[in-house]
Amino acid sequence: MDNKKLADRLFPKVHMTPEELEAKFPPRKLPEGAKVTRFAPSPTGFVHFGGMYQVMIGERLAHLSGGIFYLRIEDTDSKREVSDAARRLIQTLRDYGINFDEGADIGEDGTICDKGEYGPYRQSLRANIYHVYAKKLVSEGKAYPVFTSDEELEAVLAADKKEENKTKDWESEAEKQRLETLKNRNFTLDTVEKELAAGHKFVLRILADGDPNKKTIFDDLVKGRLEIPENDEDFVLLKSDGIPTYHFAHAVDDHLMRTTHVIRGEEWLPSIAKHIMLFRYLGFRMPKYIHTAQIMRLDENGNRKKLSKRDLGANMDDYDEKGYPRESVTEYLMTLINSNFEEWRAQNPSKLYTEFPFSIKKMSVSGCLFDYDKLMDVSKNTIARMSARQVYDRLLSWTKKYDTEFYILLNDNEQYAIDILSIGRGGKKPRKDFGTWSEVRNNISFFYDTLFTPDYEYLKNADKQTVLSVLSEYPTLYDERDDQNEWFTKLKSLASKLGYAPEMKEYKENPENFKGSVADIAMILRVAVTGRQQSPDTFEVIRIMGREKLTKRVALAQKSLF
RNA sequence: GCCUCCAUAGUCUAGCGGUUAGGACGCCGCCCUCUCACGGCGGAAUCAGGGGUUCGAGUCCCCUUGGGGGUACCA
Repeated sequence: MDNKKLADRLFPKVHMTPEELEAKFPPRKLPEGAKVTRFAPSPTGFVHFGGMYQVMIGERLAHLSGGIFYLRIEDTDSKREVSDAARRLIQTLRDYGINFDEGADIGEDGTICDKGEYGPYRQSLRANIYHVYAKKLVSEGKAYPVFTSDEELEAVLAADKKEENKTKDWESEAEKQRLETLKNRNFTLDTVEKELAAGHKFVLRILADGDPNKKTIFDDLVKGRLEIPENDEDFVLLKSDGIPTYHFAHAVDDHLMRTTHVIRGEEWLPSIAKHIMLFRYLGFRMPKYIHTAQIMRLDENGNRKKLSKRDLGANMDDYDEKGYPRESVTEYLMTLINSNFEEWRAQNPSKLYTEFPFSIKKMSVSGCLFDYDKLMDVSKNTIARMSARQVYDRLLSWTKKYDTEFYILLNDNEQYAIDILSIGRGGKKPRKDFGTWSEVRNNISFFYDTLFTPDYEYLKNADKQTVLSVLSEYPTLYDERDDQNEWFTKLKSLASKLGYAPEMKEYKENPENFKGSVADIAMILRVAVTGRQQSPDTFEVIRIMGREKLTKRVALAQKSLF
């Protein structure tokens, strides 16, 4: 068999040589140790939490080392492609502030374009490049065509469909046999000519020379040293439409784009033997690999399952709608990626996460469970670290999108809103009232008359005479010039006058001497003013509301008693 | 079935041959306190099981078990 001739027959239109491609995409001129990483999603949906996990790793690795982080769209499967998915993917990544140095991008006109010298960055646009290497492999006898008639092709596609329906059963020997017959290493140039002349399509398969009884050593940067059996499967390089499979595209692209570190999910681990073989056949040096553990969820039987598309928390676009600040999610991601991040964060509350000394060594080997409680905690801390101004701005843009009524209130009186959001903010131990923007409304609604839905149950159940006395006397007692101490002293004296203990200690020691304590008096005031039994410091609340609103609220409470 | 990865409390983890097994989230209690939040203190809860190796094992090796992933002309 003349492989050279076969290659020419199979790829008559390919005239470029691998050497020319090498010259066109030369090794990058980067400082020693600079890493080139990439995010390479297929445009079949939204950015997944697990994908984002990989994005963060790739981005940090590249930019911490002075390297390049690029975006490649792996659109080799037209059947599964979702229209507009690529654009939305890019937009989501932008929303999260992820900075790509090169790769697919959204242009001025809203369509996808390429940015950078190592493109095209969409695999569907790289067919001619793959074919150069396909031809080379054929001419060296390392790959061969397998022709399928239309009927056979149909059978294959039907089998595919069956698999999609999850009736996959690999114990079926017949199924295996059927696939076996589809590949045929023994053929002549004549038969190839005949098939081509008949217009039959072919897939290009690799001619595997591996022995599965032998093991290859593979060093993964997080998983460590692995032993995997050599590949003996003549896997498909080029599908019948001439588009490469993942394996082939991976080898060609990551070589030509000069990727130094491949970060991908551990579902690729079993394919490593294939990739080792491919890189060897092609004469490429292998990049380093980081196979990341998957993010899991619990199924109804209590088993862990990969967090998949439909699961809560999977879609990176959903967090905004739920009100999580984007940086809360990235912070949470960082805590999952490097376990010492939290400690660092505690010591460096005002630094950007990009200043964190991220390390591959600190990455987890096993898959973790997505934990909403933890995300909420991280988010509360994240918001607590913001200034009132920041919180206001962020809240404003969030409500503009999701809660117009609240937005108008916030927007109408900016200073009032900032004053409210300033309560307990700043200092060493800030309040952690909200983890999401969506919680804010309910939390501070009592400050706004139109949102005020008081619950006076407490007042109705308390000693009526006391309540009336507090409500009628307090407004005359109040002086906006008082500081917190003076304010509280006045409250204590009122308590005392009404037969309530001014000091908690006093009350606790001799409860029988009093009708109650200053706490009861304070609660009456709180409920009257806020319409609820739980609120931030009443002094602060009244100070921000001002005398006018105080008077109104007290009057409203009084009215409710009759 | 075969291949492969993983295994410290409910969750995320520290540990890298000698530790009272450390921290965070969640949970419970107490304190602080005008309530809540914050904070402080304390508590319940962990080395999957079994064999080795070693003076000594959470840590190294093997087996078992459990769980994940893969086994496509999908990525």
